Amino acid sequence: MLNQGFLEDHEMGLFPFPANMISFPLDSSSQTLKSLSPSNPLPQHSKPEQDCTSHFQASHLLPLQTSNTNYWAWGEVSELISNKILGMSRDDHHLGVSGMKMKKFKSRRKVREPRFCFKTMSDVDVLDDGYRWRKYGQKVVKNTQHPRSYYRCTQDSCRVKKRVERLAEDPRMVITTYEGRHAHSPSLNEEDVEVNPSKFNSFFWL
DNA sequence: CGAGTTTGACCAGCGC
DNA sequence: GCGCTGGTCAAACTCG
Repeated sequence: MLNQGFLEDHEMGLFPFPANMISFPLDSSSQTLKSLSPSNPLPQHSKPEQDCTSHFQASHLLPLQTSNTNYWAWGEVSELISNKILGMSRDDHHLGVSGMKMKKFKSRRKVREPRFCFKTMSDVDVLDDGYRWRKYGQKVVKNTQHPRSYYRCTQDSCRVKKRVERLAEDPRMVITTYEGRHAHSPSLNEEDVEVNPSKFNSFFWL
């Protein structure tokens, strides 16, 4: 597995970030990934609006300086979308938690948490990002031979989810999509820190 | 026995 | 309205 670190953004919160990751934007209209590769990175000073749909905010652009290349990453401002386009509030979403089942399902896809995705070359599907995840579903998506797995953070009151799938064109690449923000610290236990201190050090890697 | 995984069913959204 | 698809649920199952 590749090395990984964490980036912290005032909007996105803390999220894992492989040191040599390749970042690329989410196309919020089709919910698919736009193609972007190391050989075809975004222009250094391009704004998200120029390359993606207007649902992205410039404030979510996170420059990542690697040894010789600049890559960019940003998340989808789903709450903004829901407020401006769908006219739904944060409270509308939370109604689903205790409300009728129909209401819960209705809110399921209308309002999304902030999302962030990246792809890594890895043999294992699930990257060790310091958090504990519980798998709650698996689905074979159209035009891919590899199933997509759905995970939820095991921490109580934490609603962060992630999807893991392999790239159809290159099965060596794992696409991980995080949805939401962790309301807690990574659940690394003392043993982990002792055995693998580098993992803990990378927590503040930037 | 508890925590996590598997898997078929169900539901909402979307395109036609 | 209908069918397809993605996302989620939850019962059954597995594993430590």
